[in-house]
This record gives sequence, structure tokens and C-alpha cells, in this order.
Amino acid sequence: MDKTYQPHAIENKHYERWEREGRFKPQGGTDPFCIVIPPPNVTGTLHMGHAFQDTIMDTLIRFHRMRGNNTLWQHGTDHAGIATQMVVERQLNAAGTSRRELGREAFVDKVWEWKAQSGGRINDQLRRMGASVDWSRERFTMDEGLSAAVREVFVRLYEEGLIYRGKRLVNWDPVLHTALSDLEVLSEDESGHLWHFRYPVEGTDQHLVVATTRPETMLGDTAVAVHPDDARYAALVGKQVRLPIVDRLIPIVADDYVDPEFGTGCVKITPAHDFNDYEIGQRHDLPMINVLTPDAKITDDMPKAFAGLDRFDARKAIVAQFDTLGLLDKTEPHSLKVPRGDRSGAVVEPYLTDQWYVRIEPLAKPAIEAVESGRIRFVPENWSKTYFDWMYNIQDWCISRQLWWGHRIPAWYDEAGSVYVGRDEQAVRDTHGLGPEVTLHQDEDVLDTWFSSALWPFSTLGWPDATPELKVFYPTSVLVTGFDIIFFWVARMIMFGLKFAGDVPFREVYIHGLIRDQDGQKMSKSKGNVLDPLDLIDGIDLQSLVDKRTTGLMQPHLAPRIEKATRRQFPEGIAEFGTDALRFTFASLATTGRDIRFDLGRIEGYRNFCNKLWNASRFVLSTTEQYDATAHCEHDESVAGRWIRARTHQMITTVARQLGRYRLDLASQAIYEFAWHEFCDWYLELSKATLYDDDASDATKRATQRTLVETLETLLRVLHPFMPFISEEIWQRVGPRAGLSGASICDISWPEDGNPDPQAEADMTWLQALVLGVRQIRGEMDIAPGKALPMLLQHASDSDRTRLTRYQRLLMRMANLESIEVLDAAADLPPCATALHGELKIGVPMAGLIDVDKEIERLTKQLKKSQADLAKTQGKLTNASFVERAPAQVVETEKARAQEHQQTIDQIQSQLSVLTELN
RNA sequence: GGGCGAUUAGCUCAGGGGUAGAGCGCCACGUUGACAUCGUGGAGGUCGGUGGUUCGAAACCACCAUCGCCCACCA
Repeated sequence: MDKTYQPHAIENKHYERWEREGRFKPQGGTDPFCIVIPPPNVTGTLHMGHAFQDTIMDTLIRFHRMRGNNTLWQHGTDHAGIATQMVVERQLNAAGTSRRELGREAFVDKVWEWKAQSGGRINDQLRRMGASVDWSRERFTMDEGLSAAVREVFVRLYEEGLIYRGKRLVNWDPVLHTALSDLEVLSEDESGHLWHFRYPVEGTDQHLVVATTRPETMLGDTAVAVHPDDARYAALVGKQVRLPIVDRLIPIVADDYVDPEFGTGCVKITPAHDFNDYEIGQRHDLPMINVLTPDAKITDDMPKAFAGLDRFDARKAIVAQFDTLGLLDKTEPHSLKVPRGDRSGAVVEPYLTDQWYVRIEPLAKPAIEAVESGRIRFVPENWSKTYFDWMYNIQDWCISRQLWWGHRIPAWYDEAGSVYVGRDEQAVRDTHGLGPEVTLHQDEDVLDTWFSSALWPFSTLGWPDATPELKVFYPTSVLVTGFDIIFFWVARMIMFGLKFAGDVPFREVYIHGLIRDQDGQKMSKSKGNVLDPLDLIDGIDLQSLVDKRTTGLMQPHLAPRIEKATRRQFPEGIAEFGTDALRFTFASLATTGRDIRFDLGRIEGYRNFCNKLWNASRFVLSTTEQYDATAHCEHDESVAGRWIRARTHQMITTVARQLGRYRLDLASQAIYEFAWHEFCDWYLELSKATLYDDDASDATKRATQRTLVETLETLLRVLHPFMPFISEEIWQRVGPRAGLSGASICDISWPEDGNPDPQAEADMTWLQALVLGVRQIRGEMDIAPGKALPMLLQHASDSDRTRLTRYQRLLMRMANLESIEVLDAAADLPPCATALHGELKIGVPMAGLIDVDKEIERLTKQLKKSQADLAKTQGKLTNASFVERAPAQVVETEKARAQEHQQTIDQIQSQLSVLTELN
């Protein structure tokens, strides 16, 4: 083995072999465990969020596989309608052509090409992460099977009246030319203006002043509304105003929606371009006048001065016109929510179009009930509140998109415009008796990407066929995902799963946080703060990192700033940390629900941890070369052996328990603590006392070797779900030495729990206390570690004496002692530096070693601490109500504590007086 | 406007009614035969603020402050 851990030397070969040997397939058995992967965009690349999520899932999957569950990690990718279409369109534009020039069929071919070309990338990156998905079952949302499931669901919903088509106001993206669901619209505060326009009241010389943020829509106004109780305008309700510019008479209506306090208390009503106005229009039976083209330009039906103008130019022109007419009352600055498409960033228009909708309420009801009843559990629990809030107020889902890439809506129209929904054209013809003479054309629209995603847990398992996989693995065990897609995806899977697969899609939903940069900022290309998981694994030099972050920016002028920040933060570039260190970092940061600041210090620490494991293994392997697991070997009954076994079992139990509650941070912490601070710091050192002892019997040595090998082998198993590569690499060597056959650690099951060993643990605590006492003196007195010291003990109890006889050799080695001498209580201790363990006094003679002043200083510090502790304790004990009301046991503990502190103080004081006399 | 979360050591974060924890960083000493990606020792916090509940609060409750996120139609 190399002297230093080299991740690149070990990682890839193991993955290749695991995959080749089919180790990620369900292994059978009665107890299924299944996770469906949140399907990444098929043409996307792995980012930190994926890497984090995949680490969590892979850890859970590997853990359950080792525990003997029939384990499936269902993999697949998503066609990501808008996102993918946009990427390909951009490529076409760069090549000087366009989607429209190509035409639908050729364009879709292009997208398939792009998918073929780039679709493997995300999978290769998953492999680098060590993700043990079942590659043989990989699916794609546009596969024939999944597409059939989509059509099936659509048709069934339609037949039940849960899908309908209608002309309504939708969120229209004038850049992408498609409808969007409410979820795809993000509203942000932006500063704008509130314009006050005067509308002349017909038949009077009065004006009504309306306030608006959207002057250009006045062309489509069909009413002015006031509050019914607003005394100012009560007399005018029922009259009409003459709409300026277009010279149209529109009514003044009264509606509760109007807030009399806001603006002037008069609202212009444009039912075709505002969601609220739409509803008011419905209530008052107002006409709807569309004034915008799909590009959000003013239509040709409008007055010539404005026709063809972009909406923002039209806005200026309208305001100017009002000004000219003397009808602009005033202009105020105003901050408002501007709705923008989440993909295009374009300001979205409420726009009147024909779209397909899912009637969602009947689906939502059982989905709410499923979470309320606990059939689905959110982890952490508080996310269920977010879920409920949304579900209780859920709106019908607009599922049609005016895109070309996606599942085409299975609806056909005849020449008269009648619509027929069916699984395919032939089915439609058969069902409705439409002969070949009837021309049918299929709906041009495709479905929202999330429609197919909503079927993912059952469509990937073969639905609508009653496949064995569906029977075994549905409902799946847990969904691991981010809070940002609870509405987009989680809620819809629950609704559709209950409706079509007959049960909840998963039992638990584990919601993890977002990976942010070291300053808590969201990682984004435009901020130039993105970390690529693969760069953390393989390392990257500074120049390449800078190049990566500054090329292809939407706002190239930010490049210098990004470069500067990058050079400052990574002056040496990024070192190679390896997949295992990255995974362990993610695991250790995976506290429930909280966002994560990714800290390079952490990953470096866990890389070092890998190195520690590596070298501990080198030690174990080199000291057990003669060990033969197949030969008869005594069980190791030494205190060190018993202790490390008990600690091992404790650790196994903790890790399993914490994984069971998705606390990967606590699980990984337990492993780290055990491996480094118990196994390496103590056990390996203790084992040397036996292994390097010429007087130790071969049997004793063999027993120690056995413990070394078995403990390490067990540790590797527990480590494997977190660090699959290094655990496999080392296991290849250690497994056989432990007498285990099997080609891979993947063949080995999760280790059994064991029993605690209070006696061995108590003895070890004693031993450690004595060692630490001497080390502390050594450390604070600056005595070289190599210098062997004499040790004096006083006030030794019988049990101290027994332990001393038993563990003398260990003690001498661990504390590097040259001698141990037990003095009578009455004996005079020579000038010493001292430490205490209960009543037992540990002394290191000062002659030539220890500075009296320094020791006085050291003891004084300890004295102060003990005195402070005593004061605190006594404060409690002198408080009558504490003694009276606190549980007896607590009072007893406190009393004992006071006594101990007093004892310590007495001893230190007497020692101090001895030392002071010396001076 | 509603909701959720955060505030603990210099940094990143655990914890949780009974004497404050980890990793990293820092200081000192050290190349002892697994490991300097290391070892040993040490320093460092009145747990955001104010009240309340309690024998006891960093933890529970209320309010406040700061930061973050989500939802919502105020023109």
C-alpha cells in the first residue's frame, strides 16, 4: 500500500467492477427497500445539490442492501421540457438557424440528437459519485413505456372529467410563447410607478381617477370598479365613463374586491389582462377585450398610434397620450410584484388562451389525508405544514405547454373542431366511429414536464402493467428531495400515486437543505461561485477554475470580479479530495432540513480522515501478516480487546439508529469519533504494548491480531455506505485476512450488534485517566514525549492496586513511564508535579524536569477551576428549595460532586503548600 | 399580510431542563518503528436580547432584534 491515501488510484476500478458484476440489482428477499431517484435533466450535469442528494440516497441504499433488504435504487432521467428545448434552441440560434425554420419534426429530432450526445454525461458523473443505482432499470420520461403511462393517465383523467380544456387567463410567457403553471412564475419586488388617470364620467363634467401600474392595458378596460360602501362614488355606480383614447363607454360597477383605502378607491378593470379583473369581469358579466399579441405587443385592432408597439413602449405612449389629453392626474413611484417566467426571466402576461387543466381538488383531498393520517411522513415533520398550506389552497393545474419537446397531448380534433381524447389516433377513431374520411389532427401542445414526473414512482416500475416490480417495490420506502420541489413534484406524485397506483408513492419524504457557498450564497453561474463536485473529487488548478467560472457568462462584465474572488478564495486551486471525502463531508453536513454552507475546511478534514484510515489499515495489515484466521485462535480477553469490541458495537448501534432517522451527520460523526479517537488513538497504541512486547506469548499476540483485524474489518463495513471506495479497497486486503471469502465488501452484511462491557469500559476509563494525567503534566511542563518518566502513586485504593497490577505494562507504554511506584498514604511524596484521579494522586518527581513556579501556576489554575465548580455546586445545595424540590437523585449527585471538589481542592492546596516551601 | 427557519468557540455546525460539544483554525512541544493529510498538551463561549415558567433555562413559553426562505390578487 502507498504510504499516503491516493483517491484516484482506487476509486474508478471498483465502480466498474461493481457495475459489471451486477451488484446494484435487487438481491431478492422478503423485505423490500426502494428509492426512486429524482430524475435529473437528461442533458444536464451534476451539481452540488445532486451530489449531496445522491450521497444521501446511496448511503441509505447501501446500508439497506447490507442489512439484507431487497434493495432497488430506481434510476432514470427527465426530458425537462422547457429547459432542454431552450438549450437546443440556443444552439440553433448560435448556428444561425431557429426552431421555427427547422419545423417541429426536425427540431424534435435535433433534441433527440442532443440527448444522445450529452445524455451519458450525468450518468458518468453519478458513477463517479459511487451511486449504486440499478443501471439495468434505467428509464427516461420520454421512453415508450413511460409515455404510454402518461397517455393512460391523461385519458383516464379525461374520461373521469378531471381533465378539461378551456379558454381562460393563463400565465403567458411572451418570450417562450407558452403557458406556464402558477409554480413556474416567480414574483419579485421591483420598482415601478403608479399612474393616476382621469376617466370622464359620461353625461357629467366629473372625472373618476383610477390608479394603475399597467397603463397599456387600459385599451382593454371594460369597467371601472369602486367599493359598494364607498360613499364618495355611491352616486356614480351604474353610470358610465368614456374611456379615453379608445372612446368607448364602460360601466362603473361596485365590487367588494376594491380596497377604498388604496389609491383613489377606483380600479380600472381589464378582464383579459389581469387575474383579479378577470374574476370581477365574471361577476359583472363584462366583455373581455384582448389587446396583446402572443409577443406581448399591442394588437392591430387597437388604435393605430399604439398597434404593434411592445407593451413597455405602449406604456410610455399611453401615459404620454393621457398627459397630452390633460388626463394624467399624477405619477407616483410604486414598488410592485412583477411576475417573471422561471426559465426565460420574461415578464409573464395574464393571457386569454385555450389550455388543458387538471381539476385538482378531487385529487388533492386523498393526498392531504395521506399525510394527515401519517401514511406519508415528512422528515423533518414541519415540512408537512408547507405541504398542507399549499394543498388546502390548490388551484387547477394548467398542464398544456406550447412547446415541441415533450409528451404530445393525446387529443385529436376533427375539421369542425370537436375534440377526441384517446390513447392514440386509432383508438379515437374506433371509439368514436370516425372513418378514414374524417381528417383528424392531434393537439399541437405538449404536457408540462411535471406531468410525467408525477407518475415517476409507478411508471418506472412498469405501470400500467401489473409488473412484479410494481408489486414488490411500490409504495417505495423514502423519497429524498429538496424543499423547492415539494409543490412541483412531491405533492403531485402523492396525488397521482394514490389515484392510479392505489397507494401512496412513498412512506417517507426526507427533505434536505440546499448547498450554498461558504458565504451562504446560493451557487449560481452568474455569481461565479459554483463548485463542481468533480473538481472537489479530482482537484483543479486555479487557472482552469477561473476559466470555468468566467466563460459563458450571461453578463460577461462580471468576469473580472468573479476572477478576483476566485483567486482570493482558492489561491492554490482546489486539491484532489476524492469521492469518499466529498461524500463523507456531505453526510456530516446533512442535518435535517437545514441549508448547508459548503466549507472546504471540512472536506479537507475528511480527506485527512481517509488518510488516517488508510494508514491505520497499513498498520493492521503489517502487524498481522502472520495471522491466520483459519487457525484456531483464542478470543481476545484482554481489557483493550474487550473495550474496543464494546466500543465497536456501541458505534454500530449508533450508526444504524441514526441512519434510521436520517441523521447522517450523527451517524458519520459516530464513525469518525470511533475510528480516529478510539480505534486509532487508543486501541492501536494499546495493541503495540502487546505486539512489540517480547515477553508476550504467541497466543496473546494472536488474540490481539485477531482483534485488530476484526475491528478494522467491522469498521470498514460500517463505513462502506458512506465511503464505498476506500472501504472496498482496504477490505480487499483485510477481508481475507479476517477469514472472509467474497469478492467484494458488497457481499458482506452489516455487522451484528453486540453487548456492552461495563467492566472493561470502567477499567479503560481508569487507565485513560492515569495516562492523561501524566500527559498533561508532560505537555504543560514541556517535557519531551520521548523522555520516559517515573510515576508515583499515592492513596491507591484496592481496586487501583488491582488495576495497576493488571495494566502496568499498558500504562507504562501509553504514558511512556520508566517506573511506577505506589507509596503509602503516610509516606512523604518527594517534590512532584501532580495530577488527581478521584482520591488517587499521581506524581511525577520534579528533579531536573519540572519548574516549581510553573507547577505552582498550573496547580493554581486547577485550584481556581475546582473552587469555581465547588461554589456553583454549593450554591445549589444551600438553596433550600433546590434540596426540597429537586429529585433526590439530583441532590445526591450534587452532594457527591461537592465532596469531590472539596477533596480536590484540599489536595491541590496541600500540594501547593509543599511547593511553596520549596521555593 | 401570512407561514417557516436561523442566531451556541475566530470559522462551519451538532446538542438540548441538572457543571457547554465536534471539526477546522490558533498557541506550545514533538520527526517514538501506521499516519506531519500526523502525535501530545493548551487557549478560546455569561449559547442574539428582554421578560416569564421552574428548585434549576443555553434548552420550554411570550415578546423583541437581526438574517434567510416560502406563500399571497391590493390596482
